[in-house]
Amino acid sequence: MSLLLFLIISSNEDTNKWKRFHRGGIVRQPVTIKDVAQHAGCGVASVSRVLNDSGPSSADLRQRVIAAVDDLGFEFSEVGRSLQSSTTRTIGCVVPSLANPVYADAVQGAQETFRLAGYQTLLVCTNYDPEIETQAIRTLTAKQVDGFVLTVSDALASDGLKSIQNREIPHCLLFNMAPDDEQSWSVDDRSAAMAVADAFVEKGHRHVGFLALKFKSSDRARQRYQGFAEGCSRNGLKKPALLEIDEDSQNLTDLLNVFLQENPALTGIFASNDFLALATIRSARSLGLGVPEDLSIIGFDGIEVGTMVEPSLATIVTDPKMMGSGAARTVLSVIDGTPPPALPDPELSFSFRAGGSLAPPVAERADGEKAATLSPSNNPTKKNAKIQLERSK
Amino acid sequence: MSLLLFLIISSNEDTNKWKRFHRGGIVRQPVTIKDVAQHAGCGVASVSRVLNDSGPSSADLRQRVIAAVDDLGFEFSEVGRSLQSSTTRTIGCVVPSLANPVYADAVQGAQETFRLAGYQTLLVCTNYDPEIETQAIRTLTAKQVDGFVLTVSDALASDGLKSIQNREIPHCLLFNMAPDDEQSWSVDDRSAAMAVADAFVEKGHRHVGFLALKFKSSDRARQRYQGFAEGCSRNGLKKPALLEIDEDSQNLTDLLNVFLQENPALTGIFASNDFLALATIRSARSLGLGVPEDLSIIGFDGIEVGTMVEPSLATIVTDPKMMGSGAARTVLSVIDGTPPPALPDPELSFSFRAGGSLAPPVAERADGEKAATLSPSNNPTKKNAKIQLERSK
DNA sequence: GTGAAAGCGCTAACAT
DNA sequence: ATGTTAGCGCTTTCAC
Repeated sequence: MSLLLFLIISSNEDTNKWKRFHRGGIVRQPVTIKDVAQHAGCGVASVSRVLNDSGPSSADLRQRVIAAVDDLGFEFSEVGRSLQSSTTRTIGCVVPSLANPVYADAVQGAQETFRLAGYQTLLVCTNYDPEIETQAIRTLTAKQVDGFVLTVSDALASDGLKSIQNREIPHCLLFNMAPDDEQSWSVDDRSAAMAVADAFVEKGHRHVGFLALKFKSSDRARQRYQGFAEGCSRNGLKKPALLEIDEDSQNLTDLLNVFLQENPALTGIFASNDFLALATIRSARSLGLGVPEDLSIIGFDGIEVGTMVEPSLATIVTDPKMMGSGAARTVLSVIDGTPPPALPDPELSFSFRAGGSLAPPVAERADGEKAATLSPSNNPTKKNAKIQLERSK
Repeated sequence: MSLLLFLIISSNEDTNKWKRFHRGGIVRQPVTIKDVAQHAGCGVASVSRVLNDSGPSSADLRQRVIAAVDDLGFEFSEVGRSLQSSTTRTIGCVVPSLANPVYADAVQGAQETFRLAGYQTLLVCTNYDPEIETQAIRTLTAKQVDGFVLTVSDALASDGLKSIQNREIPHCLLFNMAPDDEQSWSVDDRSAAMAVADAFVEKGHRHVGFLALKFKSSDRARQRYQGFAEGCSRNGLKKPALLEIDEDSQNLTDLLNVFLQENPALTGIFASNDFLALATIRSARSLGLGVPEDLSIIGFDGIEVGTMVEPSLATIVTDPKMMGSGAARTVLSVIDGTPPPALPDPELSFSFRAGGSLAPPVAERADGEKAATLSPSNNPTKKNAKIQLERSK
């Protein structure tokens, strides 16, 4: 009898409310501004006014509202607010990958800047896939993000970017050279690549090559190649040999071997990023080539670990975190209608860092016959032999 | 006259609508379901039914709605939907930092899994700051995220985590050992650290130390120390010496120097992550110590670059991407009320990778006097001297 | 098969 | 100073 009574009583209001918030066996935060108003014995507008300090209110009212709030543990629903204000305080951030520390740092910089300004960051990694890129931008747009920071695969051809432009959503590119009147925070890839060419020439190299991963899907790599080629030509070198890799660099060693055979005069390689440069060093070694004696390597990005390896990696140093943060500030300025932050001088957006991986060529590199005929595994260099020993001990 | 007419006409409805969407000089997507309904000459409910395939509709109606939709370029507002459905299809993801590739990879894995399931990821990096952590969780909760994946600084004491538990929001920990009945994807830090102790012992080391960054704010580091200590004790070694670093490792060399002087018998160091291990190798070298001859180093995480350095880094290999993806799947299963994915066997959540940085101790390490009296800069080892030369050339 | 209307949580205009 | 109400974009009864 009493059980029945309980059921009747509890079913008139409470359970209805609860039920609505049950999903997957989970009960969600059910207390709304209306509950607070009721609890405080006032209208919802008063609660809003008190909590947002957006209008007059008596001390007494404030008291009651505050009390009700922490009585009930109330917190505003941003969803309700967003609908009302058509502002979400959320920014879409689209980058190719976080595996590359350049993007990871940039994202962290942007996220930090946005957070400080009261914005949250909605992150998408596209894996260099233009389709995912487009889809992500569509979804983020539907979520009504207030702005975008993005690295697109092709700034001139990106459908997603176009739709952002059409809708005139505040945005800023990152690591994409800006087409037309687009805003962008980016390394001046061409100038930097030219500096690499200069560095090679200064050491006395005459035959150099360019090595890129995802050449097709990365306009950065293409810009770098262009700049490198121009830098070479300026210095009277012929066009650099180009080796592009599509897949993950498992078979880099083999590809490199073929590449070096095809270009026997090569004494220096510019890799389009530091990871690739490091991998190239490793591959060169397992082909029996010394770095830098037989082959000099220059990377790009300036990731920290480049200073930890032996020999240290010669590279272009950039500041991805600053780039991310800058792009964020640009977006915020567009949103607020305030003047945009000054872009860093393109010429100062990078610097060359010398390193042990770059040295004068000892002589014309002996062509690849040695490396070609021997497979790395059963023909370790002396160094490798030592490691093998240590490992098997 | 015609101009006036134009003004009058355009001001009656359109401009009102436009105005509402102007912010910072920007006009936002104004077309709503109501516009579509009007354009198609039907009620909003019909539009909703057609587009969501959530009820009956005549072929004719469908036709008109579709036409209207791509006539107007309509897209649903997720905000409206969220308010109505109290579901946002958004997940909060909280990690300490993206500078550490372990988290970057994990985030990417989680984000990918969520994206495939139709969820977006709201990312926050806390910089290991518990206050930011708490604040972030509060904000994300207000944004009504449907779930959380998080690495907290202290799983037992995190206010943010508590509030998530109270509100019963679906969530899964990442890289935190699960307290009580919490779900968590994590490396078994203690077992892994014990394996490190075993590896040292196997090579004949008798005196080893533990090196950690942010020991206080990382329960991971503490777990690893605990396990390492236990592993040592099991093998009859005395408690490992502990060196904790708070700041960024600029002065690691000096700290290491002091540490080694205080523990002259030390022949091996277990660093709580690979970056730290790499930095330690560098510091040891600039103190004139050979790795592994004078000092063996073992890292933790198994980041790729550890295989690229010379000597390669002995370390515990983990699979952060899989961890992130697993945590994501766990959250999704809670949301959907489906059975959770099987956790990987804790014992198999890591593996030991041998490397050149670990070798038998040549002898009791000569104590620090050499290193102590000489500052690294003016007393480079031969190797360093060579680099210096190359750099200044 | 279709439309009108209520209501999700909130803010702002408008009463009082 | 404070309460009432309309409406943000959407889904979902509930009539017809």
